[in-house]
Amino acid sequence: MHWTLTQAGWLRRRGAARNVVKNAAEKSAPSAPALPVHETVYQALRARVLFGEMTPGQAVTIQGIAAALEAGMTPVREAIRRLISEGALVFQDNRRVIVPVLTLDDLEQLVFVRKSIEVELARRAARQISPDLVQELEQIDAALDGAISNGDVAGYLAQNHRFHTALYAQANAPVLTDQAERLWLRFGPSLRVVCGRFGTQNLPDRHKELLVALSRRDPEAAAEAMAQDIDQGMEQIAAVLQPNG
Amino acid sequence: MHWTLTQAGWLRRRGAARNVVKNAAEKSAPSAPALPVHETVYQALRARVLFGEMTPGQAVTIQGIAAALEAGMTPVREAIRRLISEGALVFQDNRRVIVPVLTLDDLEQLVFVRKSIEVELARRAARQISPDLVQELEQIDAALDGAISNGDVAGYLAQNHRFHTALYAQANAPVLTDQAERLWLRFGPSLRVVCGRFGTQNLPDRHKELLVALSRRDPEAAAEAMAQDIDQGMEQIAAVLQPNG
DNA sequence: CAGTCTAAAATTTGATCATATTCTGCGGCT
DNA sequence: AGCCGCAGAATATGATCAAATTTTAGACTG
Repeated sequence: MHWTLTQAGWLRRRGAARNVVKNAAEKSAPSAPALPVHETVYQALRARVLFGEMTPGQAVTIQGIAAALEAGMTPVREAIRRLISEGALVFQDNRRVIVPVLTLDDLEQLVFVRKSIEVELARRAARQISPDLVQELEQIDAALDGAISNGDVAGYLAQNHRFHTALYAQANAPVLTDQAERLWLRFGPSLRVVCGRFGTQNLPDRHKELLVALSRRDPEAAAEAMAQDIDQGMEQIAAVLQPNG
Repeated sequence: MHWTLTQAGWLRRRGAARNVVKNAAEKSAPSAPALPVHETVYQALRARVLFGEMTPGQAVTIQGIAAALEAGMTPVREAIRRLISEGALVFQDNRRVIVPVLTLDDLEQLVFVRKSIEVELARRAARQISPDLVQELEQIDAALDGAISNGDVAGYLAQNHRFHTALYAQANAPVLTDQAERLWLRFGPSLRVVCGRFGTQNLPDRHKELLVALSRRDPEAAAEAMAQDIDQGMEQIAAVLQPNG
C-alpha cells in the first residue's frame, strides 16, 4: 500500500471515527499517559519515513496528513517541523514540504558521520553488553535473515533498524544515540528504493561478525564490523543515486 | 537584562504594537520575502539559547514566549518543537519545556561528536579556502579579541560563533555543518555560565594557530588546532558542571 | 496552641481545533 | 509576453478544553 498524503478533503471530517491515532495509542497500553497527538503523529510519520513508505521527492502536505491521520492541523504542523529539523523532510522555498532526495554529496557526508558515531556506539556497547542482550540481538538477526530470504522488504528494514537500535541502547550514550537515530532518517527512503530495485537477496549483513565481537566483548572488533556494515549499506544506496546529484 | 519568558498575561495583548518580530524582519530587508512567523520566532529563540540569554534549567512556556514576542501560539509551538528536536530545549514529562542542564556525561559525548565533525569541517575548509576568507576570519578574530579584553561576554559568544560558522561555510559540506550547528545549541547556555563566573579574560583562543594553518592550506594542522580549541572550550564548561550529573 | 498534612479551589500552562487570512502556482485571456 | 483570477495549501489567530501546579483553608494531631 502506498499512501497519498496530499489531497486533503478526502474524508471530510465527520464526527465518525475521530482520532484514530490517539485511540490506538490509548488502547494499546491503559497505563500509558495518553501521548499528545503531536507526538503520535510524529511517530507515525517518522515510521513511514524510516521504513521507506514514502518515496524520495514525494510531497507532504499538512492538510493531507491531517486528513489521513484524522488530526488537527496544529499537531501535524508540529510533527512536520520536528521531522524537518531532523532532516527527515525538507522545507522548500515554496513553503512546501517533500521527502528529501539524497545526493551523492549528502551520502558521502552521511557515511562519514555514521562511521564516526555508530562505530563509537558499537565500541561502547561492546564494553558493557550483557549475554542476555547478545542473545536478543541474535534473535533479531535471525528474524532479519528470515525477512531477507522471504524477500520481505518491509520486514528487513524494520528488523535491521531494530537490531541497530537495540545495540545502541547498550552503549548508554543518549547524545550519540540521538545523533545516530537522526542519521537513519535521512537514508530511510533511499534504502527502500534500493530494496525495491535489487530485492533483498544480496543485502549486506555484517551482523554475524558484529555478534561474535560483542559476545567476546571486543570493542575494536565490534567497531570494525560496524564500519564494514555501514560501508556496505551506504554503497548499495550510492549505486542507485544519480551520478551528479 | 534577563527575560522572564514565563508569566503570560503580563502584557495583555492589545492592538498596540503587534508583531514586533515580524515587523523587524520586514523592515530590515525590504527585499526579504517576509519570513513566516514560526521562522522568525525560531530564530529569535535560537539566538537566545545560543548566546546564553537563557540559563540552564529555566522554564520556557508557550504562552510566555507568545506574549514576549507578540506572536500567536501556533507558530511559537512550532518553533519550540524545532528547538527541542535540536536539543536546544527539553520536553519534560509534564509536557513542560525547559532549557537543558548539561551533565558531565552529556558533555563528554558532545566533545566526542564535536571533535569528529568539526575537526573534519576544519580539514575540508583548509583544502579549499580562499585568501579573502582567511582575511575575513582574521577580522572576526580581531573583533573577538576585542570583546575578550573588554569583558564583553555577549560579544565574545557572538563573534566566536561567527568565526566557526564562517569557517564551516567554507567546507562546503551542508550535512556536516548542520550537525555542527546543532551541537552548539547544546552547550550555549552553559558556555554563558562559564563566562559569567570566570569572566572573559582566560578564555581559550586557539584561533591564531587555526588561521595560520588555513592560510597555509594545511588540513592536518587545521584539524589539530580545531581539536585543541574544542578541548579547551569544553574543559572550561566541565569545570563549572556538577561533578555527578 | 503550634505544626502539618490534606482536600478543594484557583491559577497557570499545554493541547487542540475551527476558521480566517495570505501565499503560490497555474491556466486562461488579452 | 503580460495580466487577471482561481484553487490548493500554508499560515496564523483566538477560543475552548484539559492537565498540572500552586494556593488556600480547614481539620487533625501531639
